[in-house]
Parts: sequence; C-alpha cells; structure tokens
Amino acid sequence: MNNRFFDLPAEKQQRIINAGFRVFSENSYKKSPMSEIAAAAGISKSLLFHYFLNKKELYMFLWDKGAEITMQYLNDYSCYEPTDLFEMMERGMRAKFRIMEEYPYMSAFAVKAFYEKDAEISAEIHKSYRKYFDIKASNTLAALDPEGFVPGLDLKMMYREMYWASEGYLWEMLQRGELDTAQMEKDFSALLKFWRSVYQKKERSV
Amino acid sequence: MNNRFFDLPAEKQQRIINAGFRVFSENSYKKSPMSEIAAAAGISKSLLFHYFLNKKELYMFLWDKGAEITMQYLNDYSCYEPTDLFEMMERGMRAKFRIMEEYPYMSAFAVKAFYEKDAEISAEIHKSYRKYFDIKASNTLAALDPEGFVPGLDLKMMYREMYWASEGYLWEMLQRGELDTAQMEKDFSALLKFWRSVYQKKERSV
DNA sequence: CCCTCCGTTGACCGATTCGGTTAATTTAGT
DNA sequence: ACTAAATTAACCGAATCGGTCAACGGAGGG
Repeated sequence: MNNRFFDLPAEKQQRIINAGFRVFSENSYKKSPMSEIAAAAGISKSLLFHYFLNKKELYMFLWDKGAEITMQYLNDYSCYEPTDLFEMMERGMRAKFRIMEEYPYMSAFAVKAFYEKDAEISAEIHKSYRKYFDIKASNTLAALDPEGFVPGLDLKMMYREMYWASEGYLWEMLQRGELDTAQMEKDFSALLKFWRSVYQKKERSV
Repeated sequence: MNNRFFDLPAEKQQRIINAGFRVFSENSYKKSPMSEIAAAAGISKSLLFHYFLNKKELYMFLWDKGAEITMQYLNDYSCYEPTDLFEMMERGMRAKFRIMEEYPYMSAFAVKAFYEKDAEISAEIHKSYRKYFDIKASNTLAALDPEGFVPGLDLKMMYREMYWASEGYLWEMLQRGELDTAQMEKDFSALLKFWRSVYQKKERSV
C-alpha cells in the first residue's frame, strides 16, 4: 500500500473508501471489479492501483478501516458505558446512524466480508476478526437487573427480539437505497419509545 | 421457452429452478452467469439454453415461478383467513418455512429481483409486480380489534415491530447459509410465545 | 524559461469469462 | 436396428478482468 494515500485530501480518501465499500458490498469479492470502484470514486483505475498494490490489499484495507471506524464511533458515543438498557441501545443506534451518514455501505460491506466465501479472503478475514471483536458485547445482557422491567418478562428474549427488529428495520432501509438517516433516527426513536412503554415497569401514580 | 421443460421429472425441474434462485439471489442480474446456474443444477450450459431461450427469459420465468409458489402456499396454509393476529402470523411464518425447505433461496431472489437495477429487467419486474401483489395485505391491520390486547398498546407499532423482528431474524439465518428450518420454527414459536405474553391482555384469574 | 517532480491518465496486455450456437454424441422408445 | 429426443463438448466473437506502462500536465524551484 502506498502511504501517499493518506496525504490525499480527506474528502478524496473518503470517496475512494466509500466506493470500495459500496462495490464490495454489492458483489462478491471475485465479482467486484477494480474498474467499477475507480469509476464510483471518480478516479482512474490506474490511480487506484497506484495507491493499492492489488485488489486483495484494497479489500483488507477496507476491512481494517471498517473496524477502526466502528471502534472509533463506539468510543465517541460511549456505547459501552453501562446505564439504562434502552439508553444504551439508543446510543448504539445513534453511533450506527452517524457512521451510515459518512460511510453508507460500510455495515453492508462488513457483513458481506464476514461471510465471504473466497478461500484466500475468508481466511484472512477470520484471522483478523478475533483481533478486533473479542468478546465485549453480550456481557451487558448477563448483568441485566430484572428490577425496573415488567414482572415476569423474559429479558433474554426481549433483548434478542429488539436486536432482530433493529436489524430488520435497518435491512429494509438499506435495500431501497438512498437512506434518510434523519427519518431513520425518528423511526428508531419511536421504536424505543414503544419498547419502553411495553417492557418497562409501569410507574403507578402513587 | 421450451415447453418440454415441464415434462422433466419434478425433481430435476426443481433443481434447475433452485440453482437459478441461488445464483440470481447472490449476484446482480448481469453478474449471474448462466454457466454457474447450469453447474449448480448439475446440467450443461447447453441444456439450460435448450430449455430457456436466453438469460432474461430464465430470469422472468423464475420471477413468475416465485409469485406462483408464494400464492400457492399462502392459499394452502389459509394465511388470509382472519382469526387471531398471532395465529395468522404463525400460519404465515409456517408457510414461509415450508417454502424455504423446498426453495431455500426463493425469498432472497424475490427481494433482489424487486430491487434489481438493470434497466431492462427492472422495468419488466415492476410491470408484473402489480399483477401479482395488488393490495391484499395490510388491511388486516386496519381491522384489528384493540380488545384482547394490553390496554393502551400502539397496535400499529406492535405490528411493524413484529414484522421487523421476523425479517431481522430471517435475514440473520439466511446470511450464514445452510438453514435449519426445524430450528427456525422452534425459534419463531418462542418468539410468538414471547409476543403473546407481552402484548395480549392478561387474563386475571377471576 | 526550463527543468524536474509527481499525481494522474489512456492505452494496452494476456488471460479469462460471457451469452449463445452448433454439431455431434448419448440415451430411450419401438 | 432405426429413430427421435435428451444432452453435451467444443467452439465463437465480444466483453471484461487484474494489472502494467509510458506519457501527459500542472506546480514549484532554480
């Protein structure tokens, strides 16, 4: 990889990165042409090869970049600071939306990369996966205090259900392209409000 | 299209159809090679072209076939017979699982086809879409009786939320390939039980 | 004004893959 | 053994692939 890439104006770097995210997220590794990425970034194929030695290097660079961005935002929005469960979800979602505004196809790329079947790529992806996302999550769930929730509620199921609904909503939005993050944030707020109204213990007016 | 295709043993027809569903669901129309479909079906490319005039014809045949299968199952499982909402969802899901057992990639193909960007294909898909799925759904929602649900519940939001969770779950399963419909049916049963426990009016032991 | 970088590109390369055709081979019925 | 249908290998021209390379053009420095 040519380090001069990082000297490029930030906007141009991002254009190239986003072009990579998009093309690689829409096709398998093998069927993602460098020419298409270059075109989407508004540069020539030659220049793309000037900055990245070959396709595989660009792919792995994008993978690492995705992990870096994710952890950056997770930190910025203090998503691991334990508080109220719903507030944590809200913070997590807000971080996700901010990412989607800057890198709309990053999450789609990450999923695709994780399940990529090309032997060479798949090996490298899974090797580096452990490096980034060790355990971390899902311990929030264990430490969940039943107090504050509707009595008798299956907390584990509630959490999985909320997770699936978020993914389902996000996926539906991603499918139809041109994502309106403002609208999505409103929708998700409504969802959260709904969850709170259903799952949280009703405060009896004493 | 060569009508002799329908004289083929049902198992072979299905093999070809499923090969098409899979390849077209994993790549865009343009990047789905006929050779790959033929190989996945265990026949030669020449034979595929013997039954289908060209790629476009095969694609549209699969689209129509998908619609046909869907309506068939929706009928068989009497999914539009109005009863309890949760039971309707259960029936709908059961139909979906039965389809996934016989045609694992059909739903993924349908979604991909609907959002296909290739100009020629996209036009034809949307032309025929109205023919199949006019209005039908979503009127169940309007006719929903608040009686029987927890008081004050936002029914519309509840329905959307359940829909998204189902989609999110299904999507997660689809991603990792090799889908275990038995497990999925169990998971979905648990989900339904959870929803009932949360949304349905609690019967006070009189 | 010329020289030298260096970001950038168009043109090109050999290899591969594409949709589709054709002629021949295999199979099955009689 | 004859025939008709099922099935395929071999092939076609065109397009596309990852990657290279020589050259262009503008900015800076003397």
